[in-house]
Amino acid sequence: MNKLFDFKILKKDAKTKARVGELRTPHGAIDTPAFIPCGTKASVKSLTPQDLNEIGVQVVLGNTYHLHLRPGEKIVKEFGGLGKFMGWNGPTLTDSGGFQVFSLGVALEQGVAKLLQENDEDLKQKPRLNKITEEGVTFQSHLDGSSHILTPESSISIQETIGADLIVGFDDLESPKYSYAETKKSLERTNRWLLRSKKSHRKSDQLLYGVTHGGRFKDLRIESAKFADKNFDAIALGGAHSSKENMYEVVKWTVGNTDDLKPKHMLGIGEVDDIFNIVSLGVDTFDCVIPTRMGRMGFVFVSPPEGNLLNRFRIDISKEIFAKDKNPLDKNCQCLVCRSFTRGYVHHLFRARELLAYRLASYHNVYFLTDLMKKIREAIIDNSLLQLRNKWSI
RNA sequence: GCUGGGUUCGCAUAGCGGCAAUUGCAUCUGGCUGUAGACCAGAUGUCCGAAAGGACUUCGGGGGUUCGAGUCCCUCACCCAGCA
Repeated sequence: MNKLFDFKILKKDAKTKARVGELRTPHGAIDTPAFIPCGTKASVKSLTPQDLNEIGVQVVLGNTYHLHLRPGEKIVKEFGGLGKFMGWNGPTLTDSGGFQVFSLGVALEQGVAKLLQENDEDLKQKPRLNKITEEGVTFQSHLDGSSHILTPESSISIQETIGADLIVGFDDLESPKYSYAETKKSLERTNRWLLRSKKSHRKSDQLLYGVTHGGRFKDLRIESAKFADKNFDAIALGGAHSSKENMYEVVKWTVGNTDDLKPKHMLGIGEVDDIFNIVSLGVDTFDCVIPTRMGRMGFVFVSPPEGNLLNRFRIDISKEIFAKDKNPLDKNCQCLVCRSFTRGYVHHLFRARELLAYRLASYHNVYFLTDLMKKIREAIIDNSLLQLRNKWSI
């Protein structure tokens, strides 16, 4: 890791592999474990940077594929890079477009998400919008149908132009339904692409994460972890899983085969139980669309005892039962929304499709996860992580 | 009073002899983990069934024509428009 970046572990939990750390970047330091909200198109949907500051967000994620299509990385650069463009002073992270290799490809084709759910009926299968070759991936733009090629080299070049502090190597995300042979083939392609990503990465003010893959298979996951550890200063855990249990095992295999001192990022995971489990296994940062997407769909997070594993710590505020509810969204939450508005009001906003509905729910949900991370950091320092985790394990 | 138009499942609509009946909204139920997502899928006359499916009752009221009527005819009620 060059001198513009530094990752320090400040405190290790006594009973788990959780740690409190500090990841220093050119745009400021990040206290870890941290939650990173997704601002795919240079906007954390419905929230301003001022909101994010109020909430305590430390770092924001943007997306290479989306920003390349619109407005184009050159425009972002003209405004001074992703942070300046969106009016955000803190650190930023861009995903490589690797997820869109999956979400606009095999995910459509097979009607799957990256985490297979038990008793899950498959989604509707649709034609894929991209085509994968050894060179890279040709996308048919979901905006206008035009054709765009993303390769490891172009993904890195675009990310360098966008100018986030933390960037990710270009990867091929496997389907959770792939056989062992298919998964192995995909992992090998990812590894070749990661080496090409590394080779083309020139800028020293960006920290490049290597991504681990290997689906649900132990030996592939270990191979992937060792490969990423050998070639990169920072590790992003990616890929598909057959279940939550499998995902936690995968994290264990991966963390166990990478350098403890390197920062570890969990790509695209953010349910409460996942965060507790994966922090406890030694992962430092998480990004996820859940708080903003769920927020827009009318789900707001609630803490124990109302929130629990069964309801996945959320209620559907648009349901009739909340129409006359004068409580805040979450009784234990100190966010601006919970201090100012009732459930009944937010319920009304969703029924009326008022724009404020999406904003209030997103604000609360991002606050909820950001605050949970803060509590987790404090608990690790106090040696009380297990007690905190037990409170959230009902 | 005359002439014309209309009355369909909460609201709004389609339907022009084979219909438990179109579509939109609304409502309900599911789903969403590196954002093709302010979205998507299903349900919404009643009853039986896990389902396939079956039974019953429906298109303002009444009557008629027809194997068969939301659809055609007569009549009544109400609404709208134009003319008195």
